[in-house]
Parts: sequence; C-alpha cells; structure tokens
Amino acid sequence: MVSDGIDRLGFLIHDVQRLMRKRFEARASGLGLSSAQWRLLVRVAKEAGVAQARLAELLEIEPISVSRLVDRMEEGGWIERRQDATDRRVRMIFPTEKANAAYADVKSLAGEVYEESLTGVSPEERRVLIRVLDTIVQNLTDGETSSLEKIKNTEGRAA
Amino acid sequence: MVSDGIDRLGFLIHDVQRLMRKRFEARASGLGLSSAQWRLLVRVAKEAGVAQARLAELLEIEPISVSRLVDRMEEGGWIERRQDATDRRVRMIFPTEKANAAYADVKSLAGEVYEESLTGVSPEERRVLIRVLDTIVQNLTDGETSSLEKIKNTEGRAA
DNA sequence: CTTGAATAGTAAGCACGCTTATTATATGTA
DNA sequence: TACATATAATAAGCGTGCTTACTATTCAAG
Repeated sequence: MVSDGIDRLGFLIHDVQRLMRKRFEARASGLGLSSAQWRLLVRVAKEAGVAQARLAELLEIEPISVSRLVDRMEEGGWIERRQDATDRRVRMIFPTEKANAAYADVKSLAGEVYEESLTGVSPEERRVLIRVLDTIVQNLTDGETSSLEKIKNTEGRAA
Repeated sequence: MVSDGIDRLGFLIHDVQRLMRKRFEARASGLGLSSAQWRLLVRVAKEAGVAQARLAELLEIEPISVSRLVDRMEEGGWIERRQDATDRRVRMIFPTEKANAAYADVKSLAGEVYEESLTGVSPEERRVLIRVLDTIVQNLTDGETSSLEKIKNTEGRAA
C-alpha cells in the first residue's frame, strides 16, 4: 500500500508537468511563445474566429484568464481580436500570419519534447499511460462531460 | 503515430495536474493550506529545522519562490523561521503545533484524492503509471541526478 | 416596449512560479 | 589581515492561473 508509489502520485504529476513545461519553454523561448499561449494558439488555429468565452470552455480556464492571455498574445502579434457584427459583446479571435507560419514548427517542437520525455518507455507502456491519464481526467471532471467530450471529438489531434 | 495519443501528452499532463490540484485545494480549503504549501510542509515535517536553500533543492523551485511561500505560511501559522546560531545567513524552518496537528489529516485527504483519480484503474496499470512518470522525471532532469536521488532516498514516502 | 436575467468581456487583486539584482554573511586566498 | 568569491535570503517585477465585482450587450417575459 505504501511501496506502490501511489502516495507520490500528486508529487510525480506535478514534477512531470513542471519539467515538460520548462523544457518546452526553453525550446520555444526564441519565439516568445509560452506553453499557455501555445495551448490557446492550437485551439485558435483549428477554429479561427472562436469567441473568447468558447476558448475558456475549450481550455477549461476562466474567461478572465483568457482575456489576459489574449492581451499578451495580441501584443506579441500572435492573434488579433475582431468584433462580431451580430453580437457586439463578442470578440472573435484570429491567428495572425506570424502564428500560422510558426504553427508547424512549434508543433514538431512539442513532439520532440514528448519523445525526449518517453525515452525508454515501451509502446505498450505509452498506451497505458495515455489511457490512465484519460481516465484520471474523466474521474476528476465532475458532472458535465460536455466540454471535455467536445474537445475530444473536435480537437483530438491537438499536439 | 497520431492515434496513439502521445501528441496529447502535454495537454493531458497539464489537465491532470490542474484537476488534481483543484480537487485537493477544494478539500483543504477549510484549512487554508494550498497544495504548494502542503508540499513544503511535507518536507519540513520530515526534516524540522531545514534551511530555506535546502528546501529549494528538495522542492526543485527557486530560493526566491521558497522565500515568498514561507512568508505566507508563516503568516498562516504553519511554520516559523529561526536564526541559525552558527551561520547568521541561514533561516531554519520549523513546523508549528498547528502544522503537526493537521499533518495526518491532510495526508489522508491527499490519499483520498489519489484514489478518486484512479477509480477504475487496475493495480497493474497503476504500477505502469508510476513507473512511467518516474522515467519521465528522470529523462527530463538534465545532468545531476543528485537532488532527485536525495529526495527519493530520504523522502520516498511523501504523500 | 420595458424591465430583468443571462452572457461576453474586463478590472483589481491574490497565489505561486520565474528572472534579475541586491544585501548580509562566510569563506578562501594573496 | 584584506579582498575576492560564494552562499542565504530577499526585493522588484512579470506570466498564468484564480475569485470577486463590474460594464456592456443581448434576450426573454410581461
């Protein structure tokens, strides 16, 4: 019960997340794109013109967090806001040319980090890892599976 | 190469970490103890009188981050700073009675979160999960294994 | 049409990580 | 001894998340 290491799960997940983010940002620092910004850009690239409120759903962060993230990304020239003609409350988010140009590069860069992370991990172990992580997300996503399911169905190939 | 889901690894790890932290903090919010503060408290409970610089090594965060975390935990009455008599640069960190009293409760609370996370995950899958996460940490910890090894050897039973 | 609730976005301020720079103290060497 | 270097802790300021509270706009009910 103790030697199985489950009691270290929280520490392990925390360490892995931090190390992966760190390595990604070390690689992408030349571009000036953080991992949070990259996550947002992936959504915008697949769904140009998406509203901020929808981005908050997709990224599962609060609208205010999207607002400030979009602020910095607009300053960085990665995305632009446009008014929705039919609903003046809405700001539609579009990737810039700069973002489109960088997209493939950053995606393959993310893939490199994943491969480095998984050095020495067998295909079968990789399958188990992904399956278990998916299960944990489901277990901890209380109530409505709606937003998560939508992500899976429409964005399953996100890097 | 796409359908194995490895291209979602970063997103998955990020989501799992966020959801586990969220659930832990929802449970522990009554105590006023965040997950970062809990991580630090685990170390201090096992090594009372530890210096801040050593905590930074153990937690693998920067000394300045420890400094501000300790500020808030001192305000919250979880730990106290004491001067080291032999080296006046050093602040030794001790848990308070309040911390000692809460320790076991918070640890079992963390265990609950882990069990909820792993509902429907077999013992074998759990073993693979922990093994692979350990591997990832090793793969991404460049150079000196020193600090990580120390943690494993002396703090392997951390919650 | 008017009023009230809901929705989109933002402001202010906090927690926790970071980088860079500073202060105080120890330590090693000329 | 004196000076240069290293170490412990902190200060200032930023990024990314949060909660709470606010404005602007839309929509639903009367």
